[in-house]
Amino acid sequence: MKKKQTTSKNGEYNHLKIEPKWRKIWDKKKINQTKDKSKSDKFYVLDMFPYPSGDGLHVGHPRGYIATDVYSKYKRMHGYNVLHPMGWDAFGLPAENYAIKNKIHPAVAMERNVKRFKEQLSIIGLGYDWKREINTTDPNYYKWTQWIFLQLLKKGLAYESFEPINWCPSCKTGLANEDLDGPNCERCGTLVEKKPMRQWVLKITDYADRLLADLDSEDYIMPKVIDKVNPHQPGKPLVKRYVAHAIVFDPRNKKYLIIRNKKFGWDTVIIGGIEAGEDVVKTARREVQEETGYVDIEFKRLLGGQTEAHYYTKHKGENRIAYAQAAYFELKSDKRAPIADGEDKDNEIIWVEEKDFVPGKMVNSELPIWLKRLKDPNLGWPKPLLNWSESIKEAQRNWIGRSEGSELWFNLKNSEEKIRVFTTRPDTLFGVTYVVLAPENKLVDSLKPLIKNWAEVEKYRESVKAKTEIERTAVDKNKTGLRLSGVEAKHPLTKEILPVFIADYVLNNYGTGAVMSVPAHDERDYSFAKKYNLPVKEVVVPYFTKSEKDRDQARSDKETVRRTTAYALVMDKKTNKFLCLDWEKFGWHSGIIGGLDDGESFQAAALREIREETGYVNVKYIRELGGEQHNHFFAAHKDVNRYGIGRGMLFELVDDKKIPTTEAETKNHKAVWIEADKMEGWLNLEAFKYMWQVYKTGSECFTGQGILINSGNFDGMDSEEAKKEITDLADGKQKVTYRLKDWVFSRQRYWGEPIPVIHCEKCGAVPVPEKDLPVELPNVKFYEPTGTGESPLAAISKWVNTKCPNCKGKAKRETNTMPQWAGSSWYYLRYIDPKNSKALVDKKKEKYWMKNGVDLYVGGTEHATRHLIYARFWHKFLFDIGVVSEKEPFRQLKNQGMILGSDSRKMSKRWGNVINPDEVIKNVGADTLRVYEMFMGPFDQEIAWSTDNMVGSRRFLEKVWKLQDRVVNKRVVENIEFEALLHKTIKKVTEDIVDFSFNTAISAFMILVNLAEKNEITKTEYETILKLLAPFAPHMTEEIWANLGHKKSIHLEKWPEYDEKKTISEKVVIIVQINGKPRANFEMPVGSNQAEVEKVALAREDVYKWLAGKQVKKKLFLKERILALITD
RNA sequence: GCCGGGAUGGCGGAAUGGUAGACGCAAUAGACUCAAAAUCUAUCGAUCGCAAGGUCAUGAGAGUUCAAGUCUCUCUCCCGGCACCA
Repeated sequence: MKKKQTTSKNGEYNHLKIEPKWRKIWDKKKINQTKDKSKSDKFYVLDMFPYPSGDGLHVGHPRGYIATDVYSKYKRMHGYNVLHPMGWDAFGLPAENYAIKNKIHPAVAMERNVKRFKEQLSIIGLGYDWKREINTTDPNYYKWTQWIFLQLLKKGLAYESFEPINWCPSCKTGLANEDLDGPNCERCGTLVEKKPMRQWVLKITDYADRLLADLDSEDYIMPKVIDKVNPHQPGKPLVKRYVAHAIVFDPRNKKYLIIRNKKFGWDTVIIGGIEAGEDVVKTARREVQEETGYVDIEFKRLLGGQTEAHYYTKHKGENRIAYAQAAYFELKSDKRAPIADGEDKDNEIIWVEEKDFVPGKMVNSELPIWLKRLKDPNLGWPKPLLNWSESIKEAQRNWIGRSEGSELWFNLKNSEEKIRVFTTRPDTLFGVTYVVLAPENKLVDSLKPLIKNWAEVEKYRESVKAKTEIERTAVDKNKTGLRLSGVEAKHPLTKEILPVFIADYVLNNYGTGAVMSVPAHDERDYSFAKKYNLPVKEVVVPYFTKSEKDRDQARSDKETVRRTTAYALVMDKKTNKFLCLDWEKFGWHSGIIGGLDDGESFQAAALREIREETGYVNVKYIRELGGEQHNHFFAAHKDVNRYGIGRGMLFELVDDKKIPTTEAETKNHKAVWIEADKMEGWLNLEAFKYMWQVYKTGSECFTGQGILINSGNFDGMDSEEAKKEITDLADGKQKVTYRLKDWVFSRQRYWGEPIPVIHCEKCGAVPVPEKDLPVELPNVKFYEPTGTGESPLAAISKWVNTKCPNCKGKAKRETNTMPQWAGSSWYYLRYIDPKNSKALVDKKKEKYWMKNGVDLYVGGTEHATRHLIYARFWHKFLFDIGVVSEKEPFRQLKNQGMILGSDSRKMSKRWGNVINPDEVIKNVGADTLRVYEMFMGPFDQEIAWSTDNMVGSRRFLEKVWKLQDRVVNKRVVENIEFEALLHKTIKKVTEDIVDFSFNTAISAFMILVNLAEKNEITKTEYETILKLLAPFAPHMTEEIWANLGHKKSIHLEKWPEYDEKKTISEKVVIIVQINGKPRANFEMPVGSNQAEVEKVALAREDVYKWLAGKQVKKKLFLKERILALITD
């Protein structure tokens, strides 16, 4: 695209002149430097800092940086003290590999790259505070990375391990699980090997539960309901208290529990001070009971905020503010305990409807706000602790992989050893038919004396070891295994003797490395059992109803009536149809269902019902199919919540022979044969569909929930309920297992932080004393990895050989270095206090800047299970040792979508589709680049670059530039239309920036400017537009701002406010819909009522012609929008 | 297989349940120009129609509603996470 010639009285829009000029002035005036302290609220905006690669930036990289820059400038214009820093994550393999190839020290290469990156970032006009620049390879920085490691070591969270780890033969280093892409090295794609070696490991698993739980935690520290206490009692001091409110709702009458004070005549919800050892819910519950006696209340959720304590203010002459949280309960029954003494003397307990919560009448004037919040979680309450996208949270949940289950023991025959197994399905214990150990399980070695086929075992173990990771995790699920002859396990409950196998489908590093196999209810066990001819014992039959949710719903509202019922499904194999009943009188259809007679079995009852209701006699029993079924008929038609606790019995039709049926049985229905997929709308649909499904697939392996059979005393019990009971009976314990593994923290490479440990022959691994930090990375001649499990540092004897800090004897330094993720796990803290040599971060500064964490963090999704997990782990650890004051580092996270090449492939040298921002900026200017990147599509979506499309953004800026010629001091004729649009635009742009919907913000600008260029525009209006646009196009707006005669930078101006009243135009378009179709539209004055609109509408030809000869049956009117007419 | 997110013109994409396609790009015609570029003015989902206007259209199918891209169910496909995880 060529440079355009756009001129105004202030000359052409020459970005080449304007942009560098203003950047220089901004630097000189230090407008981007952040003050450490300020009376204003802080706002911390952070980008994921880059690895400064040798290739420089392409246009995809700055997308997120531009967004944060827009956001920072926007926040600064709101008066916030904004921190928006940048730095370099400069340790890592590429620099090292480059060094090896070109014999240039990585530090030298990095310095060059950083310089280039910085230049590229600055010409985009990104307002970073470069005074706070950090670099992970700076010894003054990594001193603190090492310090954190020492603290982890002190707390036992860093340990040496000799377990086999992932080893990349190409990078010649050990890797953490997070560094893998499936079975391959995430960096170079090489297949990793398992290699036993000494390594440092961080115990991230200790934090697994908290890392998981806080993904779903809610944040109860609430923005305010009110800002200030009204000065009811001027001059009196402000008293603060923490109180709990209880909102009790009776869902049956849709009424709320209220206390009416007889003396003062005011109403209030129940309020009480929080006493020591109590939480909000506890206090609220206690107060409800004390003041009203209601005990059967169910806690639903917390609400909260800061409220004015009117009672105290009005009646006790105190200006009291209450930091309140409200617990919302629902009343389950009218059960009441006696009310505490005296509590009811002054008070009356009443139930009121929501409409009675009117400010003024109620003491709790903020209640309407709470109730609104109760219904709309988006209104802000309660907020998730982490305002992150669901997909990132889900990725972390998957990565952590928590599963709840039980640990059970299987005793062995002829041995004192026990096999410990982990299972998530203890309810299927009665279905265990064999036990399997992982081939590597150490128990196999202990059992050697017992094992008669040891030679074979060894052979099998060898063959498993020889298998590559690919073969073992291959999709083909052909299981192999070997029976340990001579080893037999005893079933903990039935005392049955069970065979024991080793098989490679059992992984040694998950759970206990051993499983109890339940072929009937686990697919892996099932295919293994089939292959080795092991018995399959069914112990759970499914519920008919689709989901647990359906069952609970059916159960919850009405008292449940239970009946024992048999369901019969009769298949005709020849026609693929099955037998149903057509109830002619009632107009509905059902399957064959019948209650059990005394002493009758399910099978017998089903057979009897088939015969009685349809007359068929020759049917063959196939199998049992199901369990409990909510009886829709009774629930829907008789208003009874009835359950058929039943079993489905599958039969096959042998022949058509029928006996006569009795009149009584069949007067209401007749037997019909129906195809399974034609059953829509039938009674018991789910049950019969399910039975049909099972029959069709012939599956014998059922992995869902259901009810227990063949399980001794547990028969008939819900499988979920049975989990705990069976675990208890089998003397097991409930246990939680994680997929997450401890973080392998050693790298056998040069370019990383040295691990600050000294190995002494006498004292073992000794931490380097904190005063000796940093342990600086020495210069080496050769950076090549050794491949021996030592890093190249091992060759520098001068550095390696040292004294033991403990005994002063001979000792050697640890030569492993830290992974690249170390420095980035805490960098956001260092920007706050980058030069501090005494502490990682000053306590006061941390408190100020990290209150509520980093307010906005922006980066790519690729860090979901790596950086973002590690940083959360370290932050929680730093919280535990008192270094930081909040439990999560990044409260709000936004992910930018990647910008692809114009060929929709990832931008890469390999495809030759890389667009360099420097070029773009030279051609069209940084402001155009910024506007285009924000306009091209939703921020979080992947999108292809298009230089053609960029023209639109440039044209838009030129239009804004040319508006300079249309500025008048005062318009002769008022232009209400334009004024309304301007206020709407302020509103829209403001909201869109907050939502990260930059594309629609720009679009709103374009609409406004398209209208402005057809009109005169006042100076004030123009200034408003410029201020709104300043975060997006900082250079151009600054230039025009100066042209308008301003001395102070536009970026230090106040953000424009909109007037809600002015966003409303005088006229609105009313749409007339006739039978749902829009048929006419016309303008009406704002505020027109239905009669006025109808009068105009019915007089119109285009409305009348659709109504001619018809009767208007129904009218609907939506004020200022729609008139809907429905004819017959 | 389990979980999360998607699917709208030629393209990027807009739409608190209320005129689907805002805004931008491309395209077509016209103005300006010797000409081109730039700029300006119009047109721009498909289809029937000279027109007025009608009909059909938001991955497919059903449902709820006066009204569905939006809500509910079923299905297809695409992207992402996990996966022999007991």
